[in-house]
Amino acid sequence: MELPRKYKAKDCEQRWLDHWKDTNIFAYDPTRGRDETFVVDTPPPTVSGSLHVGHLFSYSHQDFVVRYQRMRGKNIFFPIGWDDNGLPTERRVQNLYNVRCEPHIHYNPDLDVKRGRKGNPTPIGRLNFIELCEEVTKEDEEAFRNLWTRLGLSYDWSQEYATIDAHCRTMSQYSFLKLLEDGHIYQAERPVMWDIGFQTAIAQAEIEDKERPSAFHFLRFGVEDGDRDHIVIATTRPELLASCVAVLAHPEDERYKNLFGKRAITPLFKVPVPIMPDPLADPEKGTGIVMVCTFGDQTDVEWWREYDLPLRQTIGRNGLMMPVTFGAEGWDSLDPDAANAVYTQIAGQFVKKAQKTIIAIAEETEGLIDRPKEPLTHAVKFFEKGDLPLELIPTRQWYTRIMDKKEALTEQGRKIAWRPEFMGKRYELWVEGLNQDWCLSRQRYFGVPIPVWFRVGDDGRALYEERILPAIEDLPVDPLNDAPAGFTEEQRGQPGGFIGDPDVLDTWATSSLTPQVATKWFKDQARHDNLFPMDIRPQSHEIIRTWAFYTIVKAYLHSGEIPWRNVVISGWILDPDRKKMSKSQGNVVTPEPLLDEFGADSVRYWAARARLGVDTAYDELVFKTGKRLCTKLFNASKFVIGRFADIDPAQLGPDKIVAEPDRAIIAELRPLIERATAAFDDFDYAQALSLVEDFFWRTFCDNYIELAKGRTYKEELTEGRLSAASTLRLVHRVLVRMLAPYLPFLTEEVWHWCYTGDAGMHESVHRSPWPTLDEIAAIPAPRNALTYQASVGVIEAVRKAKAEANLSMKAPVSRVTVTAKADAIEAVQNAVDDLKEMLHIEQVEFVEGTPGPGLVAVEVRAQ
RNA sequence: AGGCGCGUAGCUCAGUUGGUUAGAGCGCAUCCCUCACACGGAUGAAGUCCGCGGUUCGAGUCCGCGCGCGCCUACCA
Repeated sequence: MELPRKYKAKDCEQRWLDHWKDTNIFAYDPTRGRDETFVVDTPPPTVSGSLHVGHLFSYSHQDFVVRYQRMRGKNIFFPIGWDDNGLPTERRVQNLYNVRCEPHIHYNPDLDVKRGRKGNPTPIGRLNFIELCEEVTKEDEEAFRNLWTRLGLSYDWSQEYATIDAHCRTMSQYSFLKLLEDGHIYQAERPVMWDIGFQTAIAQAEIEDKERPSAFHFLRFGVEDGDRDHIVIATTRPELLASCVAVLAHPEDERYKNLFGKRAITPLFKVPVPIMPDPLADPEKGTGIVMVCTFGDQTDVEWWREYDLPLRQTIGRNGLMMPVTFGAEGWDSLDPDAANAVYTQIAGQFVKKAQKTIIAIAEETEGLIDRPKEPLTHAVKFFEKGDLPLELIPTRQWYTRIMDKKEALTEQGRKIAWRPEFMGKRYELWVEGLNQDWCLSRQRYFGVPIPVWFRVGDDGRALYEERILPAIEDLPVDPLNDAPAGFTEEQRGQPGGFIGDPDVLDTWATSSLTPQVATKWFKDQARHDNLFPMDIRPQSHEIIRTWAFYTIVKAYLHSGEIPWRNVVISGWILDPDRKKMSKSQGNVVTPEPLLDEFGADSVRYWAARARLGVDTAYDELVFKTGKRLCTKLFNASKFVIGRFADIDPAQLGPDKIVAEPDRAIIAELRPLIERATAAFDDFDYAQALSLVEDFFWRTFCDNYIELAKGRTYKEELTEGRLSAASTLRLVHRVLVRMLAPYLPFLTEEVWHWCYTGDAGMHESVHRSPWPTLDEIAAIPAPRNALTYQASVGVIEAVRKAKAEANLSMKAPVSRVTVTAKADAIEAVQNAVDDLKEMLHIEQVEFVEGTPGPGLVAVEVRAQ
C-alpha cells in the first residue's frame, strides 16, 4: 500500500464527507428500541446571527458525545434545526433591503426590492416582508449547513428542520391550542414590558438589566389640609409626573404618618392624589415618600392593582408622550388650563426628551424643585436585543401561566442531571426569581402566527372573548391570511364577521418544542414515544433561562415529564483578554479561515480541550497543538502499519502477544480504556481526550514503539516479531478508535488504510466499537507488574546520560548498570533485549540494592 | 445585595474518591538531521498550588474566614 508522505487535512476532509453521506452511516434507525437509542435535542442556532468561533466550539462538544455513544453501539438520533423566526431575521431583512413592514399594505406578487439601496426605507406588505425573510433565511441556513458539515458534525441530515417551516408552525400552534384548551394559556389586557423601539411586548426572560446613569429630582408636591404646605418626593422619572396617581409612604414613617388619608397635589399638573401608607415604601429610599405612576416600574403596577388606582397612561407604544387633556374624565386637575399648558410642551415628545423638557419647566417654576438633583446609577431594564429602556404599557397579550408552577418547575429541574452540576443552580435561581407569567405574543411579523380568530360584533368591534380556533388538521394557519372555517375572506373585519389575531408567538414558544418538533409528536405518536424524553440537551449556559427553561415548561405542561435526562453545558469562547466575543466589540473570530488553516480535526481538538461548562479564552496555540497531534497520528500510523502490513493478518492476533514488554504495554492500556470510558460516560470528553492523547504520545509513540521497533525489523517471522507486530496493531487500532470522536477525518483515513475489514469492526471507524477491556481480556498480564515502569526508568536514565553528553540518541553505550530491588531487576530483565537494541547498549549489569528515589538507579558508561 | 464558579510554572490549563519527589502544551535554555515524524526527538531551568486558620499520620484536593477575578439572580421612587 502506498501511503501519502505528508498529512494534508484538506485532501481528505471532503472525501470522507462524501463517503459518510453516500454510506448514510449517521442515519437514525427507527426500528431499534429506546434502550439502545441515544437521543439528542440539539440547539438550533440562530441563522441570522453571524457565524462565530463559539459555534465551532459548542457544536463540537455535542459531536464528541454523540460519536462516542455511536461507537458504544447506540442508535443515534441526532437531528439539527435552524432557528430563523423572530426579530434578528426581521432586522437583517430591514437592513439588507432597506424596507419597512407595514401590515396594512396588500401583498404585491411582483414586488422587486434590491439589496443595499440607499434612502428612506420602502414600506412593503406583511406577506412580502415574510417572503424576504424566508429568502434571507434560506441563504443563512446554507452558510450554517456548510460550516456544520465542514466541522464533521455527525447529524442525521434527513431530520433537519427550521423553526419557521410548516412542520414547526404546526407543532407550535398545536402546542398553543392544547395549552389554551387545558387552561394554561390566557389572554389579558394589562401593563406589560414593552420595547418602544420594536414596539412589541417581551417576556421576562428577554429582559436584561443595564446600569445607567440617572438622577434623583426632588420635587415639591402640595398637600391638601395638611400641617405643612408641601412634601418633597424624589423621582428619577419626572416625565411621568402627569401619570402620578398616588403618593405612598411606609405606615410607620413618623415623617408622613399624619398625612395618610389626605391628598397630595402634583406640581405643574395640580392633580390631587391620595397619600397612603404601604409597607413596600422604603423609608431609606429618596425622601421616603414615593409617587405611584402608571407606570414607572413593576412596583407601581402592584400598587396600582392593590389600591385599584386609576390609569393615567402618558407613554405611548412608540415611546412618544400621548396626547392628554387635563380636565377631561379621569384627568382631574385643580387647574386644567395650567396643566394643559405644561403638558402641551411634552406631548408628542420622546420619553427621554420629555424628561428634559419637564425638568427645564420645573427649574423655571418657582418653589418646585426643593434641592439640586442627586446623580446616581441604577439598573434599568432593557430588551436584550434593544437599546431603549423598556416601558410598562397596558396592552392585550397572551400568557402562559407559570407563576403558579414555580415549585413544580423547580422540581422538574431537579430531576434532570445538569453537567456540570452547579449549572442546575442557575436554573433554580431563575425559576425562583420569576415574577410574571410568560408573555407569548409579539407584535411582529416573521414568526409563527397565533392561531386564533375573534368574532367581530355588530358594532364592528372585536369580541376578544369569542374566539374561533382552527381544527388541528388545518394547521398551520395564518389568521391574517386564512379565513376561519365557516367564514369567507369577505367577512374579515366586518360586523358579524371575524378578525385574525395580528400577533406572532414568541420565538421561544416554538424553540421550546425542539424535542417535540424532532419526534414529530402527535403526527407520529409511536415515534414520539420512542424518543421522548430525550437523553441529552447540549447547550451553553446563557440560554438556561430561555431555552432550557421554556423547554422544561412545555414538556411539563404537555406531558408532565422532563424533556431530557441530561443537560450538558458548554462554556463560552472568550477573546484572549477573557472578554465575551461580540460583534459590537469587534472581537469575534470567524470560523471558516480557521478550518482552512488548521483543518476541521485540529479545530475540533481545540474544542475538545475545554472542560464542560468552563469558559475558555481563545488561543490559537491550541489549534497548532491539535494540528501537531494530527501530524503525529498520521506519521505514527503510517509507521506502525508499515511494521506489520506485509504480514498475513492471520498470523497476528492477541494470542501472538507473548513477549513481556508487549504484555506490559497491554497492561498499561487497561486503565486507559477504563478511565477514558468512565470519563466519556460522564460526558467528560476533555478528560478522555487528555488521557488518550497522553497515552498515545508518551506511552505509545515515545516509548513503546521505540522499544518494540527492533523486533519488527527482524528478517524472519520470529515469535518476537509477530508479538511486536500484533501488539502494535492492537494498540494502534484501539487508539485510533479512541481518537475518532475528536478527529473524525484523520482517524477515518487511517482506519481505511488497514482496519475496515477486521472481524467485529465496521467499515467506518465511527461505527466500529469503542474499545473495551473484553478485547484484551485474553492477553495475559506480564509476569512482572513493574515491567513497563522499570523499563521506562532505564530508558529515561540512558537518554538523560546521552543528552548530558551531547550525544545522539543512537550513540552506543558500552555498559549500563541497573541498581534496583529484586522485583524491579526482574522487570528490567524481562525487557532487556528490547532495551539494549533501542538504546544501543552493549551490556547491562544488575546490582541488587536500594535504588534511592524511583524504581531503578541506572549508571551509564559511554563508549 | 444574594448565589455559583474560579485562583496551580512566564502564558493556557490538567490534576482520577486526601497518599511518595505537583503534571501537560506553548514559551525558554542546551543538545540530537536516530532508516514514522525537525510540523520531530532528548534533556533541563522554572511553582510559598491566592492568603490565614482548622480537620488529618498526611491537604493542591476536605472545612472555616479573608482577598482577587468572572458569571448568574435581584436592584428603575
